[in-house]
Amino acid sequence: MIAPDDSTSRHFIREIIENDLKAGKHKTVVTRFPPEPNGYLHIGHAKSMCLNFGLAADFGGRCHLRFDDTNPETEETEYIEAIQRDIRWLGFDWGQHLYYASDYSERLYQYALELIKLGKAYVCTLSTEEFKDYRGVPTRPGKESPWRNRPITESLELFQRMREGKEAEGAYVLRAKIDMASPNMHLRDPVLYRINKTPHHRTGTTWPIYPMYDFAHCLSDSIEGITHSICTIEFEVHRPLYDWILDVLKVPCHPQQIEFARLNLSYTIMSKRLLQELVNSKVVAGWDDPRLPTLAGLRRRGYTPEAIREFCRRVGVTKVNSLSDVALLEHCLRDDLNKRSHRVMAVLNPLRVVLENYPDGREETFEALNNPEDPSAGARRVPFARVLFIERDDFQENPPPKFFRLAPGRTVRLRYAGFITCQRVIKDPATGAIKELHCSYQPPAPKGQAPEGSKVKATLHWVSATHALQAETRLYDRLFTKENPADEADFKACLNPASLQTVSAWIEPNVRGAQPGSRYQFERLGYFCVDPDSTDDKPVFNRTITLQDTWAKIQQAQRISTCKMSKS
RNA sequence: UGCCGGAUGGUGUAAUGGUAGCACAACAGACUCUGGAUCUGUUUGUCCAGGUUCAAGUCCUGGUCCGGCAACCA
Repeated sequence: MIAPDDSTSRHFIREIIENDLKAGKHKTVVTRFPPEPNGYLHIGHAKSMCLNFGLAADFGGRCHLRFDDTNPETEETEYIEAIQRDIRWLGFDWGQHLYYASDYSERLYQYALELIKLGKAYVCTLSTEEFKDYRGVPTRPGKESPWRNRPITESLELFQRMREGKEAEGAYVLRAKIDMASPNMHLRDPVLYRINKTPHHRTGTTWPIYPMYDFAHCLSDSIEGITHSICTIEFEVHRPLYDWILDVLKVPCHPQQIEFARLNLSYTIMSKRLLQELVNSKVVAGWDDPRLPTLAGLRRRGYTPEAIREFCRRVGVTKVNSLSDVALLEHCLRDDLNKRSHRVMAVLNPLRVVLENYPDGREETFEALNNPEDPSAGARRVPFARVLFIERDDFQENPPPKFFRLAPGRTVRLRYAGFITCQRVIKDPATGAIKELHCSYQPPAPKGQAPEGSKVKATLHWVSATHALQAETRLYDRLFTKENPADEADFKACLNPASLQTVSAWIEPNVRGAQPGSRYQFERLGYFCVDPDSTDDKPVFNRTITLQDTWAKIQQAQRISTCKMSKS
């Protein structure tokens, strides 16, 4: 159970808002979530959404969804749809407040004209190379453009020509007139508008000029009456420019920009560029590949929105760059899935078991709890017969210490179905490989207690060989072998070759007809989710996450200690 | 060598001058028809050096280290 922990849901941004409200600076809270439609949303965006939508909801305000679509080169309608789908899935709602920066084109253009008239902006004729040269470097001031003092009327005329499409891309830009010697690079007469004739996914060829982020964002915020404009810390150095524009122009309001540290997650990448690269190079199957931290990928993998939101709550909000442990995300996931998933039995790596004393042709069913954590989930019946499959890992001919599953002469419990004792191990005479086990069977006692005097320490999952449904399972592991792949010289060099294993499985027939997205716990194995690739005759299950596996830990510890012993 | 941020256990975070707390991870135990879940316990921390103060993670000074900033991207 996740105990409510108020200490982690309180943070400095909430405090700022509380104080603003208390001081009467605002009557309500208006935030915005401003994705650029040039890629899919990932769990880092989830943190931002939890902040913006969450804070607005907590204070009874509203959160706008605004597409920051001011760059026609990279943006596409596909992304607009995917982004909305993902936000809704995560559980957030923008109501009527869906906006596009591109809808503000005319107003933004008028603001730009205003800026020129105020003598605070000018059209600059410098080429890109010259521009770079004049800008200087952080440690040394830049030089003023020779066009800086171009007459206002000339700038006005040129800017209008730019807008009418009469000028070539790169020929001119509109620049703010601030301070070429500023230690803040963003104040060195930043570009406000550039010419770009690429058709825009929404406005087509109506606009041959596009505002830069710094110009469009603060004004869009102001136009929408945003009170708190929350963004990530790389925009901290942009804040003086955000404020400059809103101070110089006559605008509806002046929102407060507040920065927080973006989310980084161990063993994965969050950069849109790198994600795009994995998708383009077909390293993964698409933006919704279940190994990706995209919301579409996590959804397909079987993550719940609740688990993601709880994770975001628990990592907190600060201005410190950090790398959050993916184990916390996984913990939140297991915690949620444990409470809600129906249990079912499935065998991934089958070992045939023949019950010597169980009549051939006889069948019966045993009642099994759908979810021991939730009595209201009810029960189901699982078919049982003479030939079963158990997990190959659950038998060892020469059991190591602490292995208390099945072994020759040993008795174990079958989940909900009684007990078996291993009598004989049948091997392939040619290879020596274990073919099947012959066991004696003892039906279950009323409460499942072990037979008097026996030392039954394990309970195994099983399926009836004739009744089991064959399915494909996709076993996922982390995509990368390094904690912070983005730090590597070549992030693709640390891809985990075993991040996906496709394995066929035998599943109890109760899952027949399960719809894509349905989640189950395969007892003792992990949580699985029906993939959209499923067909009527062949379901496909994605392994969302394994169960905690104490035995695996013991084994690993044993391996390490034998390794040490052989070394010394 | 410029400017802006930041630094609390392995990780993430809290403590708003007054007992350094929580979660994850790790480890140990209890319980259990999932070696699951649950419960209990243990280990581990204020970047450094000075100063102010009865008292400093918190305030001051100096340093160290880390992140960001030099797209006509966002």
